[in-house]
Amino acid sequence: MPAQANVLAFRRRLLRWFRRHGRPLPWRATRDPYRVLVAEFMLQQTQVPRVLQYYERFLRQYPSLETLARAAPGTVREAWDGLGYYARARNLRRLAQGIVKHHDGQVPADPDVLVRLPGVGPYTAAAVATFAYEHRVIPVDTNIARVLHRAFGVSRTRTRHLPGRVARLVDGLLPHDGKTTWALNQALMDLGAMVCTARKPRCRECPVRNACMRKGVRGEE
DNA sequence: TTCCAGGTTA
DNA sequence: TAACCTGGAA
Repeated sequence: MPAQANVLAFRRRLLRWFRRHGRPLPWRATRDPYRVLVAEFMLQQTQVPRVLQYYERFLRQYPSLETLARAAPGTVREAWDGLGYYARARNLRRLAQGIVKHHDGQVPADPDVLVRLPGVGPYTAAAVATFAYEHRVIPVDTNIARVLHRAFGVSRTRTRHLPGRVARLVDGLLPHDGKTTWALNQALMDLGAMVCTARKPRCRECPVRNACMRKGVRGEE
């Protein structure tokens, strides 16, 4: 287990880097749970540049949970055309209907409730909880799993309930204030997408290389 | 031209 | 654990 001082240095450096280099994505300018939800659905299996071509247009067509819930399945599928994985479009519409019907039109904030909605797995549940509601949870997608694995040597597990070792690390890593937690999670995403990439990680330009377990590992610069 | 990445579901 | 899709890397 890494020393807590190391974990805190990692956090501080990552947040500082994020303030300067974080991507100004449209779904980061809002806390509207519906808009966050749409973004997270589109971002499942799909890279940011392509989602950018669809996100605003989709929201113009379906500006609210209610409009989406009332839409015909065919038109939603059309709005999704080109994004692939069309089950996501079907699930998103069903999810909107479910929330209107069973949750008083309010997107739940609790990951354990979110995960029961169609198309919402452990990742999306945590993403909505933290990116819309600033909850102190970590949305472990493959990027974040890879970053934590490389930096701290924890397993790459992607289950809803993290194994104890990972849970303790994450607890030490997450700030106690919601806004900073939000920023740290976004920062971890950007680090995984821009620096700590699956292939050819850019270790030389990594803001947390000094706090990383793998500094100097062969094949990673 | 083949290979890889990427959440959720069945 | 395979299937779902597509763009981009190798």
